[in-house]
Amino acid sequence: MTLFDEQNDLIQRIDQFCLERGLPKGKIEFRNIPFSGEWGIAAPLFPLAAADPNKSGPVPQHAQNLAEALKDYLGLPQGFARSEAVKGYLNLYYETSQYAAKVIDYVHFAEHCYGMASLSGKTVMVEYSNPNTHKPLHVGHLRNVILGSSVCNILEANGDKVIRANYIGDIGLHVIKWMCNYEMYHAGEEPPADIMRWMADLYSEADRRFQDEPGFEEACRAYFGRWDAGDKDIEALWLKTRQWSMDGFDQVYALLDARFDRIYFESDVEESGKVLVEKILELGLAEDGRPENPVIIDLDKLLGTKEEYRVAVILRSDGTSLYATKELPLAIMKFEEYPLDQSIYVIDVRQSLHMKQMRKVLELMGFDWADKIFHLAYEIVNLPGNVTMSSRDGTVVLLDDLINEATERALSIVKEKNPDLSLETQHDIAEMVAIGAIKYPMISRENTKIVTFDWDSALDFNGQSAPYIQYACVRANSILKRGAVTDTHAQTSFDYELEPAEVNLIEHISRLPQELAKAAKDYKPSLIATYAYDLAKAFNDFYNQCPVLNTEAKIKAARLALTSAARITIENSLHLLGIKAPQVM
RNA sequence: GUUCCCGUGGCCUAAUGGAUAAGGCACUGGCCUCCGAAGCCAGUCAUGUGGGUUCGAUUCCCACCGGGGACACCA
Repeated sequence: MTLFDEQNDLIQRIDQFCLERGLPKGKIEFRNIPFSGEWGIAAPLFPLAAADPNKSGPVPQHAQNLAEALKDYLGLPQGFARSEAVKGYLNLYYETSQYAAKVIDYVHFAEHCYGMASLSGKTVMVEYSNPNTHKPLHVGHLRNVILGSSVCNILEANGDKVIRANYIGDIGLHVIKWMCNYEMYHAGEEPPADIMRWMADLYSEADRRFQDEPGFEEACRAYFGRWDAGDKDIEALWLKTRQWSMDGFDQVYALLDARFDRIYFESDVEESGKVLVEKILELGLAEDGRPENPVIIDLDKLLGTKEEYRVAVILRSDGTSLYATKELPLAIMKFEEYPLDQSIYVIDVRQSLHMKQMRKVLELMGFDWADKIFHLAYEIVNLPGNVTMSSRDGTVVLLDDLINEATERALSIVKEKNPDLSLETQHDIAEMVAIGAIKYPMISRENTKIVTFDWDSALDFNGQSAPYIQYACVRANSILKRGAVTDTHAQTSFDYELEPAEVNLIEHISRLPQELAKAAKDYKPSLIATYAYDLAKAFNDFYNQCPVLNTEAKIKAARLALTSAARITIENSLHLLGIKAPQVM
């Protein structure tokens, strides 16, 4: 049971029409008719007119002629109330009541699966988040997590088997600094409930000492030497503190509704990376400049390109590993562990060249799956005045602070509007609203556009925002509670003249499957974000113009069903974005 | 120097090459004895410049202007 069967039938009959007239097939595609109120699909005849070997006169006029001929040829297809040929388009208007019932019944049949596609058989890994342990998360990390987890939701809903992967930076100078500071000034301390906050505070303390405090840098260096020599005490501390960090991340992931199936640690691939470098040298791809110079792969020289792939540095001159050293074995490990049809990396746009180099190196090494690697690049989050977030300059907004502030603000509104609810419920609702409000601006714009963070708009719960969409849900829910709807699986009958707002809402509801398919194809949660808002707006229009409870019985029944279908569809859309829909707010 | 991304009302954003370029914020004025005003209604204002492809360009191509990023031992 699907929604748009009649389009396939139509296309077949149109092909027949083309065949009979010696016209090329496949030039006709249907789209929604723009200005709603009346509801239907439209096909522009221009491509067919342009391709007609027998055309005479200008294309627009010929398109109009063809539209009229096609209209007569098709007659009035099943399920449509009327057809017209206008301005070179063939417009087919649905038999509204009949189609409305079909959509609404289908939504109730599918419920939380409405909009989702059947299994594709594809296995896709999405690597995202990729935080460094011992360091705080800031608003820049937020975009990655939200984009990544939303893409996962969308691909999964579209039928792919999705493996959510997280690559954790658990080694490096930042870890040494943190542990050295901990041993010198906080030995024996245990993290409190708010682990992230505590880890972050200690990190900035360590960072400050590293900059300002005489002797601390030297202490770190000595500490690093011990670490390098395999000091067991340091290793034990490292494992313990790393886990604290991971626990802190998990708290944030739980709040953001992000999860992972496979965790990779940087420390896991460091040694295999060095081994791999030797293999690349044996293959004759790399040049060994040690001890003076690093090990490099001169891709432009190998490929005969010019300033395109540049030079990839894969091992430091002192033999220690680099980013690229570890990325290569990790990429291989992924394909060894899973039968991947695609390996997606959600990483910011500044790493585009590195990703391009890595793909090419793997290809040169003979891995035929190299072309299955896809860099899902997104732009960074800036501060007003085009200020890049940098912990060194103190220009970061910590995720913790943002979530706390937003939740507090939402809580005061919830308390005002729902004074009778328990404190716990009020807090849960405030959290759903706050997290939604924070997430929405991060996914509602194109991946390639810079997000400028400012507190005012981040904490604005009005206008095009998650709370607006959630509010539509709450209103629908409120009506359904009062309407005492029990059997949503009953057949709906729209046996009356539908208001334009109703038609518009049903039209929006019917669009979720195609919106999801598009979002999955292009990895664009922003399409769903826009759609969810438009849908909520359509519901609000309906809400304002069409009384549900205070109207005659048959209209009431239909509108209750419509309200219920709208709620399901809004909830499903929000779910794709990782935003929760509260019952009340 | 090479290369990638961005340029739409005062600000932020939307629009598989298709019909009258769609919203939000801000501003002004209305709407709670009527399903929840985190809402609704009304009003002013826009595709950087110049070419090209096309029946048709915000969308594709070229050049330029403006902003940002990347380009050998950070990740």
